[in-house]
Amino acid sequence: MLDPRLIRASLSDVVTQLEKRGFKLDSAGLEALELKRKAHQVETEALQNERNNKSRNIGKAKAAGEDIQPLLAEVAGLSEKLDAAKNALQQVQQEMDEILLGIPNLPHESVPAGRNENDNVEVRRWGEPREFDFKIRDHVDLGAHQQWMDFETASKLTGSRFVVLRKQMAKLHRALIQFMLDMHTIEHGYDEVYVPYIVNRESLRGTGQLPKFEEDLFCVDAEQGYYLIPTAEVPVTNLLRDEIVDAAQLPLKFVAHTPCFRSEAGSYGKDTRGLIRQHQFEKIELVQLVKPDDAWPALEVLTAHAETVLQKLELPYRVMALCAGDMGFSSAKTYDLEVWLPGQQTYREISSCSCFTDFQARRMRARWRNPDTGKPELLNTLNGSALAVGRALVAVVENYQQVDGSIVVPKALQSYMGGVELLQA
RNA sequence: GGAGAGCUGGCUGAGUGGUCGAAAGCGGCGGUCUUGAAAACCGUUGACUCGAAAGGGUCCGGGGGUUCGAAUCCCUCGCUCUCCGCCA
Repeated sequence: MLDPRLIRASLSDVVTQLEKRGFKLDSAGLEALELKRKAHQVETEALQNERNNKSRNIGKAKAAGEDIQPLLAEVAGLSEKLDAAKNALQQVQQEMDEILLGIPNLPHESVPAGRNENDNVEVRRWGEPREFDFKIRDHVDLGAHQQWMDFETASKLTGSRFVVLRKQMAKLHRALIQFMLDMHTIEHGYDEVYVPYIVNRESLRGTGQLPKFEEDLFCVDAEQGYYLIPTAEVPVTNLLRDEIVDAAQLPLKFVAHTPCFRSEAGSYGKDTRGLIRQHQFEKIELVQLVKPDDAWPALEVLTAHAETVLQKLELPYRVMALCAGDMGFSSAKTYDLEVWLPGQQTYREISSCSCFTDFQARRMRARWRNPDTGKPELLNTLNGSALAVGRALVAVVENYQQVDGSIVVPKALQSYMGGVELLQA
């Protein structure tokens, strides 16, 4: 959520910045609503003040043993007026909230202009795509061996966009998880957390998935408002919802391994082959909660932490700065890491690292006590995948394939594979 | 699943219809004393929101109700704890 005071104070500026990401804000409607809100609020509070005073006087008169009948007559009809004013105010406020919760974050000034992924800007590149002297196979073909990746059985168990991993492939998948968790906890100083995979609506509103993107989620209990998490970002960031932390505790750095569940509504026919776009996948997520002044440097560092995983796995990648039109709803700036996939002869997204400024923190009321002012102030939140495990598995399998279909285990993973150096075809 | 007890400020905890945003203690902050520190003593210390300010309003788990007036009474939902049952 944007700061309502910022919207009030510099509406035209906000409108311009939102246009950069292709969002049209109805400023006239908002201004009109704001005037209504103000009028109703002033009226309501004046009536409340009157009621409070008169009721207090009744109490005093009663205590003094005076006749309170005349005073009671005075307040007659007041409560109806107050109720009416309250209702009017509530209605306007609800309308207002609906609009405010639907406004995306303002893009940072360094975010490139543009409307879609074609306008994203490459920031840097690491590693050289390997030259193959044989016909390259993609991960689906390579995974067919010994049913390493078994999509048919998964579709029997559930439906499309699921997979069963078997034998060494299942173990390689697990090795990737352990490797990434160890790296971030031991080398990058993140605190490992284990969190619920089902969250309530408040949490989803906090990070920005609700109310606008409900169709992307799997609801497991509509009555309770329980949803499967689409990313660990939701439970982990919401750890600080409604909290005020000491400055000395900052920055907070969390890493979590969780499955992620996405309905992929609206992506019918897209990436239907293989492991790229599944309803269920594993992800290692980095989350940071920092002082506002530290947010932008933190985004660079967090992105570098994600990059380290690819470097240790010796997988070629590039870093893309997303253009304003391609960024997620809550993000002020996003870097995507794209890994080279020989099977597709292209770079594909494997990580997304974002700074949300105070956008999520305001929705969550996640705050810190600023020693300079002594007052609670909003935190800034960041997160990034480091990495998406399924896609990392795809990248390893395709980049490390041999002519006979066997897969070399990257050096960094060998100790996690019990010393195995090759998945034998 | 059954029975019971709770939910109050950063924490512990008092408060059963009126000047209660709320005692007290702890913690925090400032000061006195001290070479410095500790102890002791004194003072201070909730959040949100409207307003240029003066000053208002809201918040005692969430929502609703009764009342001129609710932390306090009623309903409902959520959560926590204890005991019993079941269980990875």
